[in-house]
Amino acid sequence: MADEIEWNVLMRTCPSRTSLAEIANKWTAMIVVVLGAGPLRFTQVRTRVDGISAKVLAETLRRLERDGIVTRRSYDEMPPRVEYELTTLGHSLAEPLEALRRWAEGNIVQVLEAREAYDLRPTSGGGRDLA
Amino acid sequence: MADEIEWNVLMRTCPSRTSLAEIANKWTAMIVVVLGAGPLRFTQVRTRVDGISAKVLAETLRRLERDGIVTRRSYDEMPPRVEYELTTLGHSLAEPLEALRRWAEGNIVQVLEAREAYDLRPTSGGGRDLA
DNA sequence: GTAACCTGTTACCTCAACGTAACCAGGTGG
DNA sequence: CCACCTGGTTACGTTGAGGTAACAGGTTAC
Repeated sequence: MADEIEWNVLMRTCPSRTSLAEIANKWTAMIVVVLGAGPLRFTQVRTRVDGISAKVLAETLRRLERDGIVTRRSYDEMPPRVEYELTTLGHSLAEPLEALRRWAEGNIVQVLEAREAYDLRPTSGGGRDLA
Repeated sequence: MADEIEWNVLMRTCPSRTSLAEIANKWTAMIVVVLGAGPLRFTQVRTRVDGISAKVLAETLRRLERDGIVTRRSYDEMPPRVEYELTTLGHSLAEPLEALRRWAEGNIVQVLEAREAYDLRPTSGGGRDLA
């Protein structure tokens, strides 16, 4: 058993923490989620992920490609055509990220209500002691 | 059916996107994960989440409290004691975040290998066209 | 000729995130 | 009297993420 290394995201120096920092990110989450439905071209991703800039999209896609999460397939046509697709590894990541997306959409009402209650409470800013 | 609003994180202006941006975050993920095992005091969280500063921890915990994800329970003792605990909503968030943590730790070897392969390939930086 | 198409790249700038260090209350132990 | 405990807060400085805008490049349509 050579690969018995203990990876732990809670450790400052563990490479898995750097990895977590990259995938626990809104742009990564949205890009991987839209690619979960199948391969897309650059502009198609850009259209689906509303508000992302070409710069951030290109950077994020290159990072994901480097990490083995997406593949980049470029066709030598004019105008250019490039397709991005999740790898097997990428699809395994799409599952928890899709769950996160569902959580955000499914619980936003509760979150908004909680915020309202928090902001309205008279003790806001102090005095929330017990006993 | 009064609550048939369509929430969509892919829309720039949707509140659920702001929520996604807050939970798809390394500090949030780690804090929620460690609180998933049960309530903890401020210093206990700080010890478990290696490398987090008191400032960032306090800010993140207050944001999570405001969003209804954690509760803050302060005991009027000396020295002070404050316990943070996941709400039911928080526990439902802990599941996908724990999955993300497991992904990061379980696939870091593959990610590191992919990076190495990407960085070593002769075509690095261009010429990766097909057809 | 020139405008549009697509996938970027680059330069420049801004702002939020984060780290560090000092400091606070207020009671206990030496 | 002084230091120490916890759970922060505040001020200050740095870093990096991200926004904007201009441009490249080659072929097709006007």
